[in-house]
Amino acid sequence: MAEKKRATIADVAKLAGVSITTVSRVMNKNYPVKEETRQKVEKAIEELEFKPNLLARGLIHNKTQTIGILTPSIENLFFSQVVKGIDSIIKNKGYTTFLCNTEGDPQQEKLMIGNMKDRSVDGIIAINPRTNNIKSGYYELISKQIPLVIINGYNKGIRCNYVLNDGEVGTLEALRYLYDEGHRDIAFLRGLHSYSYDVKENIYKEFCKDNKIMFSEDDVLVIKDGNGLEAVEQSKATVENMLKKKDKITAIFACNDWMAVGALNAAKALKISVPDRFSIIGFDNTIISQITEPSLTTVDQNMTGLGQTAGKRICEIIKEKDKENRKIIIETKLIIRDSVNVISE
Amino acid sequence: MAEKKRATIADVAKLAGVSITTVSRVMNKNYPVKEETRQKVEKAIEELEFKPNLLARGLIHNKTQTIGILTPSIENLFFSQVVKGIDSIIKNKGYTTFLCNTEGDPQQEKLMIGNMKDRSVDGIIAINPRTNNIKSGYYELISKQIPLVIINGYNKGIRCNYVLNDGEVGTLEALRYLYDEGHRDIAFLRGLHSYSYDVKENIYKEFCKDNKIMFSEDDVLVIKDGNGLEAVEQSKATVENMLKKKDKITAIFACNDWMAVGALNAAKALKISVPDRFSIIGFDNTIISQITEPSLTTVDQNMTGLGQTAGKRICEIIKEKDKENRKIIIETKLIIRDSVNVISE
DNA sequence: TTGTACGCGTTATCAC
DNA sequence: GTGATAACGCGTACAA
Repeated sequence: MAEKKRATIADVAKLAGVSITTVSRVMNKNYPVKEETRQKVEKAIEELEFKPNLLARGLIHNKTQTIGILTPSIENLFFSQVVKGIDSIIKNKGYTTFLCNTEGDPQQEKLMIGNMKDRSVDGIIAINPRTNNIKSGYYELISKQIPLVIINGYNKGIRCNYVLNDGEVGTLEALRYLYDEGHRDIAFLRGLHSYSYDVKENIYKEFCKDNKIMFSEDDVLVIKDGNGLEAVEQSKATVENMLKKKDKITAIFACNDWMAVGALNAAKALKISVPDRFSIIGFDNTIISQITEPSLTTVDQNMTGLGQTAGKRICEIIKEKDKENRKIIIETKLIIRDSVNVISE
Repeated sequence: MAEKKRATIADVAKLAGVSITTVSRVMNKNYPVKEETRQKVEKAIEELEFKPNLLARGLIHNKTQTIGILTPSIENLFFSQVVKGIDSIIKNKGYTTFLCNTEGDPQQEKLMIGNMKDRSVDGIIAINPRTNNIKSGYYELISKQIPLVIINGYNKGIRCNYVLNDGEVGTLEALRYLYDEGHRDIAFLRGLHSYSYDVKENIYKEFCKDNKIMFSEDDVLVIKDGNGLEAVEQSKATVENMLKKKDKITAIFACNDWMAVGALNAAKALKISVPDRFSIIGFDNTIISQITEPSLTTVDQNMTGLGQTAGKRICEIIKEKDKENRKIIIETKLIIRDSVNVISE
């Protein structure tokens, strides 16, 4: 019940019989202090359990030892993994993370970034931000005000720091794998708004043309929320609908593992055997892909690496080691499991 | 490149030709201001895109409109769901959330709470904190310094605000279900350190005694990290090991869905059919339980409700509407799916 | 209705 | 080596 008030630097100074300046010096070790006084001060600090008020510090330096992370969904294991990667790097550098959920809403995204700026975070990492906010120049503007790294978002001509998985190569490799196994009627499943979906769709269309695969616009299936848990339900409905109409489709490429799960559930609901009659390939290689039955063939995008790289990068930018913007690409890797079958003509 | 500095209240005052006090009054609407001056000030605010510095404000009030959330893992869909529930409530009240990951480490837990206090958060919600930190009185102490709500943690005699799922009833219902289906040899799978595991284990042991079920200590399987993704691997290894040794076990109760998945994988690895020869029951009702094959029978603990309730509670405490500590229990519900089979004698 | 001046807890600058 | 004192940006008694 004592409800002790938190000690301030002044309390410490009084107890130690020195000035607050000296206390500050002992704490920050930035100026020489006589060993004897140092001891006195340290004792007082310990006794009062003094911890400096970060707000007051922040007010002076405009630094708070905090990094803000923006994610469209914490329900997607992809993001958890990326965040874990970021954390692992910046924790060691004395930063704390400040995680914000946007639900993939572009307005929320801006609002949250405002919140972060208000709280004087030292830097921001935005994971899979909305394409429009990049294109419109919004992020470029922010980037000039505060250190910023964008993970899995990009737009030509927009000057920002990017860390991206190699969605082009990953998608291509997956499609080629399907092709080599004999598939010629491949559908494509994506969410509405994200750079990474756009990249994949472009590759898909190019691939079809290059390989003289016939495809119509309704082979591109689009669900509203790609990142959250809703993706499963929405994908199921969409794919089920497609499977009923177009029975010549033999395979589907889904832009993430949740969507792939939805596709799998659709097939199951229609008693279409996977992979015997319908092949599915996912993206991300979250643990989900190992759990389904059959387990999902998918593209590993090294989520931890993505996070770690972004973590390192933001620290560099904060320390101004590197004022240039950079675009760092992380390699992907096809993980072959059981959801794709050979087609014999 | 203009790198405009953020406007301060003084800039606004100057531009509007008034004192900073007046600007402050316009912003906070706490004192009457002549309509005409108000207009001038509002115009200036808009023009300079002025937003008050929350650090400065926080320094005065010791309030930052921020709520800290502590979670042992963001990889577990259970926590994502709870956090979403919290968010949905407190966003509307003008708070921002500050999510911290402890990896279930008791030291990290304290460290993170320190971080939050340093940043003058207005309140803290701790999800599934380590039992020892509650028992030791640590959380009771924190609770005196700062508004605190504990989700799924509890200890007799420790005065805190709690929001709990009814683990007793949920576990009992699940065990009774297994019993009614004919199971008499039931193993129990838990993680090492958490109140919710302790509750369930107690119920399990009581249940066995009450129903004259023989059980030995090695029917209680314990893995190290219950909350993270590692739980899947660890559970698989542990359960596989058990299944090899004790073939009379016909069912297992797992303390969360990830562990249940691990148990499922173990059975698959040994080509033991689920549920024909081995039944599994999980806990949480995360989406995972719908995805596995067979889908998991599990206990829904209303994760969103848990989060929402905690969100409301923390707001009440902050506003000091209610100085009494309370313990709020959220109901659970058995969800019957396909991972449990009837045993015929 | 408006303005002055001080305080919040720290760090940095300049004296001593 | 050490200590006053002015910042940082805002809110608020108090005075006018």
